[in-house]
Amino acid sequence: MTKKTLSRFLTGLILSVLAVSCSHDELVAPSSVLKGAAQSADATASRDSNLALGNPSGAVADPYYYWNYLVVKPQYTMSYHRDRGTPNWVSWHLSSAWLGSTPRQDNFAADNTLPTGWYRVQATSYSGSGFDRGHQCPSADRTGSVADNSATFLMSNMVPQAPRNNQQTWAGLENYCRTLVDAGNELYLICGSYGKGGTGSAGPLSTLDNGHVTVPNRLWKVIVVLPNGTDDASRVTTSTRVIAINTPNDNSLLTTWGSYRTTVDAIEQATGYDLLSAVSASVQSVVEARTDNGPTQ
DNA sequence: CTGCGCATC
DNA sequence: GATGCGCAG
Repeated sequence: MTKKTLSRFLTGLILSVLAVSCSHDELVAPSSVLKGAAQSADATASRDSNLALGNPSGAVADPYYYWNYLVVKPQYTMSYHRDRGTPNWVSWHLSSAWLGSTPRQDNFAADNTLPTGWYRVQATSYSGSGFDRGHQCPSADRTGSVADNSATFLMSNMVPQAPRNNQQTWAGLENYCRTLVDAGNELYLICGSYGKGGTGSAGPLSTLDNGHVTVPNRLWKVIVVLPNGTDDASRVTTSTRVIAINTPNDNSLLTTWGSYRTTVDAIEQATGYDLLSAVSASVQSVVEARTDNGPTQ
């Protein structure tokens, strides 16, 4: 390892640690204010850290790490891959505190906050490909303001997703998640994609937009369900419901999301990530090995 | 930007 | 019928 790469590595390590430790200040500070207000009102939902359960890939906010670049927005946190033109994963918090009456903005747009010189995937980049612009953090999870909803329409929050996978299977799961919120829960969600090549409505494809965007082979999602409360990973126990699904990016997908349930361990093995790393190891070992068998609607 | 299709609740 | 996922012109 050269001196330069060593220094890059150390910088990355430090930034990575900062990204996790600082996220508390950056992301929770404003929510603490909201939480204080909410608690005096009804002691229920608040807006918590979008990265409360950990940074799965040790993503770093340094453009040097173009394959694992940390993007922090008020609405979600992600690891972005410059050369795939998609996020590796997106992490966000969902509670009723994020939900309001803002309608879908439908303002798909390039994410101009990406580093200078990087290719920015355009709103029209997926046109004619047979793949949807599939939200990672869904539009309907961020309806508190026009700014919140618009953030979900940035192309950095999209992956090429087979229409049936997106509009039926995933939409069904997203709807179910919001019913959990309506029932008094808050959710910590992380979803992502990996592999190359999917089958959309126009047949198989491995890249689009002249190779600027990789079509992922599989899409996964992990959902941690907690009753409304304070922002603290220690609330996750061995009895906490954790839903993990892993779906092929294929238009022949079944519409029922429940049949794609798997373990967090299996997703970690497939991706190399460390999910729910902020949860104690003893709890992780239990909840990550378990396949959810709860209700699906 | 408007209009449209499709699936779900 | 309303909502939510998109698309094309």
